[in-house]
Amino acid sequence: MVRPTMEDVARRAGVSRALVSLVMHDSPKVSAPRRDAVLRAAEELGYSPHMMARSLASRTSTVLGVMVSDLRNAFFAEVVEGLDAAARDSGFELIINTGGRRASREQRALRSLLAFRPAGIALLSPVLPVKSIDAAASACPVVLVSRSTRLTNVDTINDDGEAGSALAVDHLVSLGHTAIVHFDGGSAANSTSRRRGYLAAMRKHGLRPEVIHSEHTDAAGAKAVAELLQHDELPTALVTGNDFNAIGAISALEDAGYDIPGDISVIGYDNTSLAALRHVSLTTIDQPRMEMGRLAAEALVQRIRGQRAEPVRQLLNPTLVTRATTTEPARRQR
Amino acid sequence: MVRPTMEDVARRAGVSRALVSLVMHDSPKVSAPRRDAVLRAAEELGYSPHMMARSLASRTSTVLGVMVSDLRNAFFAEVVEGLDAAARDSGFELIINTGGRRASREQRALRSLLAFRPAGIALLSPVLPVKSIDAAASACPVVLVSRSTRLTNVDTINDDGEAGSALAVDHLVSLGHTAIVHFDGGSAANSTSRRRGYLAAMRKHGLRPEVIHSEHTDAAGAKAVAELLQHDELPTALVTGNDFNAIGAISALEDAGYDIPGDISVIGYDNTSLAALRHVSLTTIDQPRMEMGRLAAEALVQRIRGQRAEPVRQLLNPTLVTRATTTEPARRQR
DNA sequence: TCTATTCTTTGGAGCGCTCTAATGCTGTAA
DNA sequence: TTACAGCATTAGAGCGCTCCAAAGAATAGA
Repeated sequence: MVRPTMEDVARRAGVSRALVSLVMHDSPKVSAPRRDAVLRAAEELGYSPHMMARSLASRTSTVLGVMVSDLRNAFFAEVVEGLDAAARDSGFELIINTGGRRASREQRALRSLLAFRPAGIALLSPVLPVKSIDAAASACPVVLVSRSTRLTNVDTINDDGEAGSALAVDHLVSLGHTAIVHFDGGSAANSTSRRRGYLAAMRKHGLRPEVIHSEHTDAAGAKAVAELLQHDELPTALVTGNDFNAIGAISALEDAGYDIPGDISVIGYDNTSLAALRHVSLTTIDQPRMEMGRLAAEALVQRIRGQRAEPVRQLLNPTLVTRATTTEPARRQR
Repeated sequence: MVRPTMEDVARRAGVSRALVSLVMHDSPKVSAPRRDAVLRAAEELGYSPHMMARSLASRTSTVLGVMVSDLRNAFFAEVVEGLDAAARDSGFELIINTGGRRASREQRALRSLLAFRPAGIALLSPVLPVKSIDAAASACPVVLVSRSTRLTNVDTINDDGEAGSALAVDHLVSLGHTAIVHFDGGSAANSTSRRRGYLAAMRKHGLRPEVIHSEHTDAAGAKAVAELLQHDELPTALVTGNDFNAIGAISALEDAGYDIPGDISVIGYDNTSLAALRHVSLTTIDQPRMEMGRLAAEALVQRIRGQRAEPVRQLLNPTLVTRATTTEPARRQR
C-alpha cells in the first residue's frame, strides 16, 4: 500500500526531485532526454502525483466542494452531473456531501467541506442561514443553485420559475383556455416563484386566477382534484406545481370519469423522466438542470481564476415541452 | 481567503502547536485550562483543521473515492446516498467521479481518484478491465458494486437478480398463473442473471419458459408487446426486465384493449419511484439500493481498519412489492 | 580565448499538520 | 536532601510536494 514518491522517481531517473516536478507539470524548460528518463522511471514505478501534497505545497486546490440535500432527487442528481462534467473539463474534482435539508446537518457538511480547503463550493438549494453562507464565502468562492441571496460575494444560478409558469399559461391561453387553475407546491422552495408567475400571466391575459394549495407529490395532486371537484364549474386546464403533482391530478380526474386532455388539459413542471414515458406523455416545463450545474461550475472557476469579482446572477429560461396532456378546450366548456 | 493555521491558534492560546493538535484530537492527556484556552482561541480565530495537511502528516486519509457511471440513473444515485450516509457515520468523506461507462474515461476517473490517496475506493458497475481493478486494489481497499470478480483482494456487493426473478415467478405461480413470459433486459449488466432466474424458476415449477428479447426502456417494452401480440395465445402474466419496460408494456397492452391486471398481470423490477405512483401502482421487485451503498462503505471501512483480509461477497436479497398490476388469471384463460 | 547570455538543473526552505522522544514539572518515597 | 515516578507539554523531524534563487552547462559574441 506504500506508493512511490517523487523522490523515488528522481533517484531512479538520476535527477533531482525538482526536475521530476517540472516534468509532471509539462514544463517546457526540460530537455528531451531528461524528460524521457523521468517519464520512464515514473512509468516503471507506477508513480502518480500525490494531490494532497501538491495542494499543500502549492497552496492551491483542485477540489470543488458540493453540498446537495439528497441525490435521490433527480433534480440534484442532474445538477451534480452537470457540475461534474464542467469541473472535469477545467481540471477539478468534486467532493460531495449531503445535507438532508436540515440546517444543522448542512452546517456540519459545510464545515467538513471547508476542511478540505476546496477551491470553491457549490451549495444546491441549501437551507443554511445567510450568515453561514457568508462565512463560507469569505473562505472560498461560493455558488448557490436554486437559492437566491443578496450577498455580493456569492454567485447564484436559478431557474426562472415565473417564466416557466408564464410559459405554461401562455400555452394554454393560445390553445383557447380561459379557466385555468393552479395547484401550487406548498412549502417547496420553488413554489413561490411558480405561483407568482402563474398569477402574473393570468392577469396579463385578463383572466381570473385561482390557486389551490397543494404539494409536490402525486397524492397531493389527487387531493387537490378532490377539492376542485367540489366546485360547481370545473376549469378547462390545470397548471400544476410539478410532474408528480400532475400525475396524481390526472389519475384522480380519470378516476372521476374525465378525459385528459379532452375534458381538461394538464401541464406539469420539471420534465422528469416520468413525463417522457409514452404512457404518461405529459406536457411540462423543462428546466435545464445539467446546464445549471455547468454554469455553477463555470461561475466558480471564473472566481477561482480571479477573472471576475462582481456577482453572477444566472436566471435560466425554462422551455415548454408539448406532449399529449394539453389540447384545445372542449366545446361544451363556455 | 487566507485562513488561520494551527500555529496561529497556538500563539494566541500561548501554547505549542503540538498541544493544539492534541486538543483537536480530543486527547485525554490535556489539562482542562489549556484545553479551554485552545478551544477559545480556535473559536475566536475561526480555525478549522486542514484535512489535506492532516492526511499528509498522518499518512492516513478520510476520503473514500467513488466512481459512478451516471448519477442521473436512480440506481446509482441511491447507492451513492447509502455510501454517503455510512461513510459519514464512520468519519469519511466522499469524492465522486463519473466514468460514463466508457473504459477510457473510467480509467482516467480512477487515476484521478487514486491521486487523492483515498482510504478506499468504491466502483459502481465499472466496465474497467480486471487488470485496472487489480492495480487499484494494490493501492487501497476496493469494493465493487454490481459487478463480480474473482480477485481475492476486492470485495463485491451485488443484488441477487436470480432470486428477484424467482420471486416474481413464484408470486405469479402462487396466484395461479402458468403462462408467464419474460421480457429481458438485452445487453444491460443485470439482465443475464434476471433471465437466468426466470428460466430456473419456470423450470422449477414445471412450466415452459418463453423469453422475448427487449431492453430497459418503455419503448422497448411496447415493442415487445407488439411482438407478443403476433402469437396465437397470449400469456396471462409478464415478468419484465425493469420498471420502465413494464410501464411501456402496460400501456401498449391497454392500447390494444387489454385490462391490466384483469387480462394480464405485469411485474416490474427495481421499484423505482415510478412504480410507487398511485397512477402506476406497479407490482415490482425491490433491490435494497441504499443498503448496497451502506454495505459497500462498511466493507471498505473494515478493510481500512484492517479488521478483515478475506474478500466479502455480499449477495443481497431483493423483495417483492405487491401493488395493483398483478392478480389471479382470468377464468377464460384455461 | 574570455565574457555575456540563455537554457537547464538543483538545493533547500516551507506548506500545515502529526508524532516520537525528550523535557519540565509536580508530588511522593527513600 | 535526592531519586523517581507520573503526568503535561514541547521541540523538531518529516509527510510529498512546489517554487524561488542560485548554480551549472551550453552557446554566442567579441
